[in-house]
This record gives sequence, C-alpha cells and structure tokens, in this order.
Amino acid sequence: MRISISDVAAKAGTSISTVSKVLSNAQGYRVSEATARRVRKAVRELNYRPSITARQLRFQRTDTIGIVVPLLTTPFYVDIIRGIQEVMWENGRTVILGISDEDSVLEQRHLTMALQRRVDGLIVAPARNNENANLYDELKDAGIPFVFVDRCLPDYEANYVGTDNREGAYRATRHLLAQGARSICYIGGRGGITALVERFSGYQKALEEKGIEVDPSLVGGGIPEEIDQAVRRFVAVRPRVEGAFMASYFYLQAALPALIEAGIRVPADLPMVGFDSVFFSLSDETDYETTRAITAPLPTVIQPRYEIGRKATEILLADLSQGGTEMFRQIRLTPQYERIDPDGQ
Amino acid sequence: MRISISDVAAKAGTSISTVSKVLSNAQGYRVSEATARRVRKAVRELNYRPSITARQLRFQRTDTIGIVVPLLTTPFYVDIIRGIQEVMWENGRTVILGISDEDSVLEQRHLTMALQRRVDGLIVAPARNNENANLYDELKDAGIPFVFVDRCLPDYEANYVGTDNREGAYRATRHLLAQGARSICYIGGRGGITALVERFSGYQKALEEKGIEVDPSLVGGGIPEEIDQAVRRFVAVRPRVEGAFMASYFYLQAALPALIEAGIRVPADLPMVGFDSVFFSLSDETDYETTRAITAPLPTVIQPRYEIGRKATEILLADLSQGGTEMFRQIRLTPQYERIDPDGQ
DNA sequence: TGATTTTGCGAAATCGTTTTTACAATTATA
DNA sequence: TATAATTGTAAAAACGATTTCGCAAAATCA
Repeated sequence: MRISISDVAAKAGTSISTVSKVLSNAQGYRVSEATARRVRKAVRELNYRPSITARQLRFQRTDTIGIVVPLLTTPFYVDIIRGIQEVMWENGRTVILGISDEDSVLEQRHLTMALQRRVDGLIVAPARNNENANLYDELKDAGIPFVFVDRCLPDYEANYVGTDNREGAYRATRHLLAQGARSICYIGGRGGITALVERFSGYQKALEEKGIEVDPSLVGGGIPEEIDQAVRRFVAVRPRVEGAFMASYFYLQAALPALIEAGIRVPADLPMVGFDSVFFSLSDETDYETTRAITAPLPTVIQPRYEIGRKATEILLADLSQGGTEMFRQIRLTPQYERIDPDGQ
Repeated sequence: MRISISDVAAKAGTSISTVSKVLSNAQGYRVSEATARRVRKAVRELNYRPSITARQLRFQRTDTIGIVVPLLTTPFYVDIIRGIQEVMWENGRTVILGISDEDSVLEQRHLTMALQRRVDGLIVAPARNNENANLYDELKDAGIPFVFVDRCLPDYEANYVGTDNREGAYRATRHLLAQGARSICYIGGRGGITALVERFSGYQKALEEKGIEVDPSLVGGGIPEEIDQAVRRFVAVRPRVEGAFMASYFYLQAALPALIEAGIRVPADLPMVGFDSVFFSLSDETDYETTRAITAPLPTVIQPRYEIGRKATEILLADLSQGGTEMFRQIRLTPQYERIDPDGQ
C-alpha cells in the first residue's frame, strides 16, 4: 500500500518523469512553476518518499557500508561506530552492523551477508586469530573498498586506521620503568592481530633502551585460561615481578582474579599500565571483589576511538568516490594518556 | 562490474528466466537436468549471487527491520539487540541500527531514515520525554508494524515487550522494608516513559501495603542536575532516609556523587536497591572514587534483556506474516533478582 | 504570415530480479 | 496418422525510480 511516484503523478495530473524532475530539482530540467507546484502539493499531501530500493537498483550503489566488529560490550567499538555513523550521516548514507563475537567464521558470515546486500564498502575490526585473508583478497579483486579499524591482519596490505600502538606501549612501559621497575611482565599475546604485535614491540623497545632483554618467561597471552596460568607463574617468580603491562582490557580482566588470589593489589603492590578502560559492574559479585583489589585509578593509554571511526570513514568515502584506489593508507593516530607522563623519565 | 543473472544466462547459453528457475529450484518449474547442470556450472564459475536490491524491489519487502535505541553504552540494549539479531538471523533477515542518544528529534530522524529504506518493521526503545506519538500513529496508518521494547509511550496503545517493572519495583522495595527501612526515597522520575511510571507504582504499592504513605518530598528525578539536587535534599532530611530505590542505572549513576559527598556509603549506611547494573571504568577518576563508596555488591532487579529482544522480534515477525494485526500485545517478562529475596519479608 | 527557436512535458529504456504466459518441440493417446 | 497432452524454454511484465530523447505547443524572429 506504499505510495509510489506514479501515485504522485496521478494526483498531480502529470507524468512520473515530471514528478522525478521536480523532486530532483536539478538545473537542466525544464518544468513550469505551475506544474512544479502541483507536484509538490501532491507529494506533501500523499507524504511521498522515494523508494531507496528502486534508487539503489537504478544507481547501482546502496549508499550503505557494512561494519563488522568483534563485540559491543565495551565502549570501545561503540565509540568507533559513533564516529562512523556521524560521517555517514553527514553524507546521507547508512550503516549496517554485524557483531562477530571474536569468531572468524561469524565474521565471514557477516561479510558475505553485507556483500549480498551490495554494500558500497566495509569497515572491519577483524576477530582475533583471523583466517579470512582470502576473503579480503576477494574483496580487493571485486573492487570493494574496505578499511580495517583498530586491528589489522598481520603482514596484510590494506587500509587501516588505528592507534599508534607501538608508541603507546612504549610510553606506558617507560612509565613503569620510571617507577624503578626492571622486571616487567607483558600480558597480551604477540600475534593474530597487528595491534598486539605493535604493542609488544613498543614494550620491547622501551626495555631494550634501558639495556633490558625481554624475558620470554614474563610474556603471556592467549585465551583467559592461559592468561590466568601465566599470571600464576609470574607472581610465583622470585625475585618478584616489578611491573605489569596489560595489552588491553581483555587481558586485564582475565588477569585480575589470579592477582587478587595471590594477594596482590594494583597498582599499590604491582605497578601496572593498560590500554583503554576495563569496565566493572558493581552488581556483579566477581566484579565487586575485583575492584576491591584496585587501590587507585589505573594508568592507561587512551585510544582516540571516535576519531578512528571518523578517519576510517573518510578514507572509505574517498576510495569510493575515486572508484577504488590502488594505494592503501595506514594511519596510526596518536593516543592520549591517563596518569601516564608521556614524556616521562 | 558485478555479474548479474544475464551474465550467467549468457555463459550457460540459456535465458535469464531459466537461470532464475534453476536457482529457485521450486517444484513447479520444468527444467531439464542437462540445462540445470549448465546453469549451475556457470553460476559456480562466475561466483554469482543474486542482487538483494533487485529482489527487494520485486518482492516489495526488504527482509530488514530497523532498531532504534537510546544508547549503547551499557550492556542493556546491546543484549536486547543480540536477542533481536539472533531471531532475525534464524529467519534470514537483517537489521539496521540507529542510536537516538535519548533525543526525540534524533529518534525521529532515524525512524524516517528507516522508513525510506522501506524496512518491513521496527523495534524501538523510545527516548525519554518522547514527542513522537504522531509519528507512531503514522506508522500504524501506513500499516508498518512496530514493537516497543523496554519503554513505551505513556497511555499509548502499541505492541510492547519489557520487564514487569511494577512487580520488580514492588519486590525490590519490599526488600528494603524487610530490612526495617520505613522512609524510603525514590529516585527515578514518574513520567515520560511507562517503565518509570510502573516502577514508581510498584514502589508505592509496597509502601502502602505497610500502611506507609508515599512522601512526595522523597521522590526525585529528571536530568542529572535535578537528581543531584534531589539527593542533596534527601540526605539532609531528619530523621534520615532509611532506604533508597534507584529506578535505573541512569539515576544511580547520577545520584552516587552527591551521596559520596555526604559521606554516605551504600549499602552499608543506606540500604539501596536498583534496576540493572551500573558500570564503572576503573581508569576514570570519578568512577574510581564512586566505587570506593560502595561497600558491597548492590542488590538489583535483573531484566531479561536477551529474552526481551527475542520476544519482541517474534511478535514483529508474526505481525509481518499476518499482514499487520489490529491486536496489540503488551508483554511483561518476569525479572530476576540479585541479592534480593523476591518472596521476602 | 511562415520559419525557427524555446519551452514544457511525456514516452521509453534501464537497473536485476521473479513469475506468468506463450510457444515450440517432443511424447503419448486415439 | 492425426490429435492431444506433456515438456522445455524464452519472451514479457512488473517492482519504483532516473534520465535521455522526441514531440508538440508556444514564443520569437524574419
């Protein structure tokens, strides 16, 4: 029962092409003011809105981009999405959203779905341990532009917008060093996605600058169980670990219970720095216990989430308008620091 | 450069109608096995996928629904969306998402956008202080089914799925009464959206059952500044308030700073119950301070968020398949309780 | 007044599907 | 062997828009 352009034409007593011309009100068309008025009146009275679907078919573009993120339960990706939405709005476009749940297979399903919907382009934060490189190759072949945000596949050439992870991790580690810590553990893994590789590299750089060799037995990561075990090993080490670098909220959250169990409060007993916030619900028993072991707001590297979203969208739109450039852009935005002196030491 | 059905037809040496028939492989059609094989081969080799856009135009339905929620910064709506997505997946449909930021105008923009995209239906958690009733009337007139989740416009007839707010608030208030509290403040407002009206009503019911009249001077709500002022009044009251009912995380979050400033720890110094969790970032100075004033996990009413999403979608899909029923369904799901004895006293 | 330009509008093609209808060619029936 | 029924395929219409092109009517010019 939806009204179409022909209903408007009928009511205005004109042809559909005339209606279209009035509505697009481009310069080249010649429509008399009297007719235009009739058309506009009919449009108003019928409350007519052109079908985007028909437009899409005609123009061969959907003015829609697909977003796939691993999760929404922290504000991190929510803010990135907000940035994306904002720019898309400004350009009269829309967004469809998929949540991969850190699962490579689900990610693929979302991407295929989006492609079937003929999205113009994609913005993706790939799941950890990603195995979709061939899928992204297909996108390149098909000429569908996409931009990775926050994370990128290792050794993979593509558009990317994220934080300057190496720099952030470097500064954060220096913060620990400045407090006199020398044996500093790294919890975060070193592969799967580039962000972690880069953070490890920043950690390493800061240590080596001080002539400290990275101790492999102080590096841990993986799934929560592995992290838990790694932390148990670290706290048993003698002499005791003097600082901890947590590569993200994910690792921090997984590591805290083991620390608490060992009676270690942070940052009082163990200086600690992290990337981005970790969130606690104070209705949750476990979370409540955990917060008790935290003695002061944690120093943290703050990622420019909103800006990452905006920048990624701008790159995508640029690619779109230029019909897919062959040049890939890799952009690392400068992080901010909370309770870390970035120029410290 | 995307390949269409006619490319397949050309490659298979047949007509596009034959290709379509092979692909839809419905029973009624008669296509020889030899032709079908040729077509399938061509489809495989060209990696052809039918254009959803063209299908949409043909079928006059998009297999898409629009979701509009006020915010995504708490897990509440995220979980509802997860429930919606799940059911939509199972039915091979997609979702487009808008965030209204608690702004009636933005909500309207999102809804209009969704309509222009010709979504089949809508699931909406309306913004507080909503002024879009006429817009929703238009939806009814246009025969576009929609379901409210969590919140509903006051005195407005429409599909609705949410928590049994009155019951939840009733039980929560009884919990405070069971602890001996008699003068209990209510922070949450009483209008704008039905959830709050119902929660106030449950609070009132529990009090009146004990022969306690609601004291209007102990009721506060509104924007964060008003809440802050209300709390300051409450804590100054003598004899001192003995319990606090917080209508949602929003009010809890807004109220805590004033409580802390007054040196009141919760629930130790002031028994408190709330609806759903409040989240804190322990990298945030303010949040950190706030958590120090909380002496134990807070008792809370837990809303069945995931189920709300599922149920709402089921109702919408039912409406959709029946071509829009005239009967509106109002469903209130039973909440769960954390640290509240629901049968208490 | 007759020829030419301008103006206003509509018919038709197009985008990629699905589905109905029509039409051959083949097979079965009388 | 005609005729009827069946089978395989293609042509065409429809969905709702945009845009090119052509054709009248009106306006301008000679």
